[in-house]
Amino acid sequence: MSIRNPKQALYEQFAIVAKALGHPLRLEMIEHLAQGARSVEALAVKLGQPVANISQHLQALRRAGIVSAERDGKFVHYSLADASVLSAFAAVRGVAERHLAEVDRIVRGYFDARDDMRSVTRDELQRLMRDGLVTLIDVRPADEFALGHVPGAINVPLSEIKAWSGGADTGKEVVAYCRGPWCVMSFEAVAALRSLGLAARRMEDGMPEWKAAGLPVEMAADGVAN
Amino acid sequence: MSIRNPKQALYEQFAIVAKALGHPLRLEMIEHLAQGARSVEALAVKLGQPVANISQHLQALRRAGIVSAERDGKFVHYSLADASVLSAFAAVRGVAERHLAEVDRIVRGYFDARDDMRSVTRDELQRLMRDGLVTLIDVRPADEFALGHVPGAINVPLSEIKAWSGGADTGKEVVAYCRGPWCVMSFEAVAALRSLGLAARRMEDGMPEWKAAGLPVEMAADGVAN
DNA sequence: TCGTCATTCAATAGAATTGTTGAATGGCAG
DNA sequence: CTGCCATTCAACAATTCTATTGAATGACGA
Repeated sequence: MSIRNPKQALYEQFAIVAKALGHPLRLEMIEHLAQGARSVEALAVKLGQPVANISQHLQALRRAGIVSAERDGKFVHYSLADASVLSAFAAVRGVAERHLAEVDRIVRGYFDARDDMRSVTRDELQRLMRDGLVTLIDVRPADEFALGHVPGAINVPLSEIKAWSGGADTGKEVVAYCRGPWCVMSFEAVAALRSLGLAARRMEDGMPEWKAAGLPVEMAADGVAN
Repeated sequence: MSIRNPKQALYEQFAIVAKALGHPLRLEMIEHLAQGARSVEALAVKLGQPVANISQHLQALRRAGIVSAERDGKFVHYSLADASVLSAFAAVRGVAERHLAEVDRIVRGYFDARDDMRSVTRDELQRLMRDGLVTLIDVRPADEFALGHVPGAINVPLSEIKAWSGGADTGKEVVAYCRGPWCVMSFEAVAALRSLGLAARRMEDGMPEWKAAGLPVEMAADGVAN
């Protein structure tokens, strides 16, 4: 607890940030906040957690400088402090991908073989879209889609995949994306589409990465979802 | 604990990595391992910690895929798993720098005013070195210097700064670097040199960042320090 | 001013992490 | 085989983290 040694003091500060990232629920909260600002309750509903619990974790993230809060009437909207948070998340993910056999096992176990899941990069997607070779679907819930999506993408939430696929252009490959590189929804969407006989792949990244790369973002008429 | 939900399972894996980074001592261990491989005892001595404690933390880092171990006789040499660990560390540091007022306070409080400490970038240093305008000193202990240093740098451990400054070329500015961007030794070296009347600045990064950037590294004749 | 509602705080029990101690393991030298 | 040494493991108390509960805060609308 002695703060006399500046070296130690600095490491303690860095550790505060890392520790705040060191909880599954908080990571999930970050991924949701990366889609756009959210009130405490909205987040709680999304994650299926008690409000008090979410509030507490939000405080922890705030103390670590990971999220920032903005009061709006009786709501408090939380959002990521800035893009450096996303790169920290990505870097942590990178270490896990590279060195934790468990990550690989989970992916292989739940999402068919990895080879079949070869994903499309952002650059590749832009080329395919320009040439009109693919149908791009955003499988996130409608409210997240409204807050910003890849230009030209159609919003097809996971639950509507089957219904939508009936009217899909079978001549084009379908590319699906959602919240991030490991967001489960796009894996499931691709699996579902394939079982329905359509050619489908994931986009490697999700909306937050797309936005962070400075690529254009299309928004729904209405601005803010609660 | 239920591993049924793949989404949760993935977040848990990512959290393992972040949690492992969430301890000041482990961060310090990482910074030391970034200088080169070390045995358990060597690390323990460097950090002034009991061997068992270091061993335990090394296990934690190993479980998170952050360090890798290699047995050599009765020694076990630990080193960083790969460069992705350094970028994760850097990203966490970035969040802390940007958003934790405490970090700024520590730096200002202990290392004079920030403006006086304006540091030299790697690119700028290379230019200055090419033109012979600066004297570059590596203020790390000799064993770390031996494992790799910036070409042209002179090894002047912190304790020898004063003695060395006596014979220094007063016509050139001195640039000091050590283990990383916030490594305290180079701050102290610069402060000491200035109080002795020499012009001095820090290099922004340390040896690990220099190496990770793919820049040339000079090594001492002897290879491995224990 | 009063009630309502979103959010935060405080308090609790249960779980996980930390540092320390001393014993166990596994390779080396004689 | 035996003793030695680097490292790891096991077990403990102390601390910290977690989720839950219910009460407190602070802003809005009547």
